[in-house]
Amino acid sequence: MREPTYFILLSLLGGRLHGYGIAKRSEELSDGRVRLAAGTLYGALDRLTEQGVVMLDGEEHVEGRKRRYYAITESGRTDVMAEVARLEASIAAAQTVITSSSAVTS
Amino acid sequence: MREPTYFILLSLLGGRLHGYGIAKRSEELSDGRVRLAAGTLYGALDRLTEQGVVMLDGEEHVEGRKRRYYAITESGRTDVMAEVARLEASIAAAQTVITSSSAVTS
DNA sequence: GACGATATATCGGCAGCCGATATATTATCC
DNA sequence: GGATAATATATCGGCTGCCGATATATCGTC
Repeated sequence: MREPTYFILLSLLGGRLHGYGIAKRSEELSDGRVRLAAGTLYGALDRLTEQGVVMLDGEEHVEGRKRRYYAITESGRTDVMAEVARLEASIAAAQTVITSSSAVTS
Repeated sequence: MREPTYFILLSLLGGRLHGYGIAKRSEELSDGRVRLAAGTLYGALDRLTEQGVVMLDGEEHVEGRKRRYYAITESGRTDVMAEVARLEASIAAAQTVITSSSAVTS
């Protein structure tokens, strides 16, 4: 799973959001690092919907603007959790290498 | 940075290795999860060499088989460390969401 | 009227990974 | 002797996913 997708799912863990809301939430969660490009965001939402990772959860019109809400599915929850575990394993691998190599190298 | 690239650099943090050795080391570091496909491995090594992230560090012939050794550069070290920090930030973001949403949702 | 924020949609290009295929040597098993 | 697996590298085509650009539309601010 790539970072943009990861933050989209992470954003939805807190409850349903519309596309633009997801982008804002992702930026917030990443301290401004992850800024989802439009093509990335809407492309990902279509893809993830088709995969059953997220689902469309209502459309609204607020102040003349259309909003499409999305919610994460159970399958999606499982996926993010697996991804978190993978990230943790990746960090653990780094710690293994760094501790042992710094002892040898220096 | 994608996972295969990450594990290639991680493998080299412990010292120079040849391509196949990198693949074995990555598998080891990831408890068997990351198994670098040949196309990924040698493609990445060429790319990373061109980018100055790794460098060719000698060729040997051991028991009739050619071995091309690679070493990580300072630039490469900086990159992996930045990547570790990014992974940590991603996990921190997940923790933020999970703790607050589980308090709200339940 | 111009600009920025809100909001979605689409398209073309690019990077990186993957599977398949190829080649060559050595060791093991039948 | 022949098949298979491990060691070791190389290349190619296809796919996925991201990104920048472009487009459209509304609202508020300057």
